[in-house]
Amino acid sequence: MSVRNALLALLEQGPRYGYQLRAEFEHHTGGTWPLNVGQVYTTLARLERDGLVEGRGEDGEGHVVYVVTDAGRREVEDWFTSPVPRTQPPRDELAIKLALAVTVPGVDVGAVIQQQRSATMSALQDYTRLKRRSSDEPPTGDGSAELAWGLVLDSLVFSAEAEIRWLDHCEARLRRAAAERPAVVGHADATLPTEAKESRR
Amino acid sequence: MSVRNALLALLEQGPRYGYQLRAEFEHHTGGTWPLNVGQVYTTLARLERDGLVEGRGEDGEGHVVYVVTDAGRREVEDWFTSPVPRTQPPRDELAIKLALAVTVPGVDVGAVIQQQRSATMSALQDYTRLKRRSSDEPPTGDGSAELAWGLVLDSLVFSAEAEIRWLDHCEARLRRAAAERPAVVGHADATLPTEAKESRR
DNA sequence: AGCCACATGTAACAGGTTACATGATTGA
DNA sequence: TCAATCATGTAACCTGTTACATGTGGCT
Repeated sequence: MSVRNALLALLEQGPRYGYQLRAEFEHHTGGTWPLNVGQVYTTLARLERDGLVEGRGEDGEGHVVYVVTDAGRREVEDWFTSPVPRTQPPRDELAIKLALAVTVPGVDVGAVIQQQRSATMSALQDYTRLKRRSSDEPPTGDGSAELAWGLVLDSLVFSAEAEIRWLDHCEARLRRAAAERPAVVGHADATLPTEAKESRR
Repeated sequence: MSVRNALLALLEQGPRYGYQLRAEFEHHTGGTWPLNVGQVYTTLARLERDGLVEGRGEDGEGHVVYVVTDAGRREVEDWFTSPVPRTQPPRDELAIKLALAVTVPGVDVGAVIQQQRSATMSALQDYTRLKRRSSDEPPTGDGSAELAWGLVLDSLVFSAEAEIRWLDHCEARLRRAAAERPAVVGHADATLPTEAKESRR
């Protein structure tokens, strides 16, 4: 849904054509989430199918230009005036992974946590390096795109930090659990599954 | 990919059938991410297509039971021994939304932030309420499922807190930007787009 | 008899992603 | 001339999700 809404929002600023939309999207997000050109066109086709945009050929230079319809404008407004739903949060792969790692025997949970933390920390370094680099460049236009991509970068930093904090928290909790019920953590007698134990239900 | 890997990991503990897999998945994650039964079967079919599991009929009670293959075991190990990639982080809808909100004229960015913060804070309250409730229940089995879902819940809490912190940070940064370049924030002369200004490329 | 939970599926579709085909223009 | 970029698309595929059909067994 992100791409769809983003393209719609960009189109509300005025008529755009496909290639241009990709460039603007990546400019706003600083290339954080590269957007395949093909997806722009498929998404535009779906937006047109749903009556949210209209495609017009020729903008003077032969570009296939799209304009947003009234329904599309309503959609954008809905998007901006309603919060991103947290009622059913998107499945967090890392959380699922750890949740299963503590249950499946033969998995070294500590190692999973450590490797993830180091990966996330190196990502964090990349982010701060990018931040330093981007603060040097002079703004183009009114600078709102630079502001936008600065915020995106901050969001990545914040969530990476939260992930690291959570990993630390998991480690501590697992140590406590290991002290109380040593069977759960990866012991020598709990390696290699292959065999079912009990189905528990 | 989350569901696929999760089912595979569950199957490594021993043969399981579809309905059972859903129950275990939801038990581990405390119903945080409800899993449609149909998806279990489609996913199992795809896993079998890829040679990661094998379906055997009849486990004594007429259940269609699946077992993991060698290739499947390798896949699970790969999953647990490699970090969740942050090189291309999943598109964050909220970040994209704010990034566009600061650019598209006529959008009250402050309002977007406020509404999101209140939504996230109420989600946070739900989480803490769930935490209190779950700490009362006695553990079933070895308690690893309760541990797992406690960790999942913590992960939701951590990321929600990070989101709120980020929103505060955005507000502060926008205020600073408004002081320097008043044109960016929602002014009276910047309402209702309809017209293209410049394409900036 | 009616209802519910268990259990197995299928069909259709969504959005996202990649790979590919095609052509125009531009600059080395 | 050759390569790169701009530009528009299409086909195929992925996972995820919903809705639906179908049947069994147990409980009231």
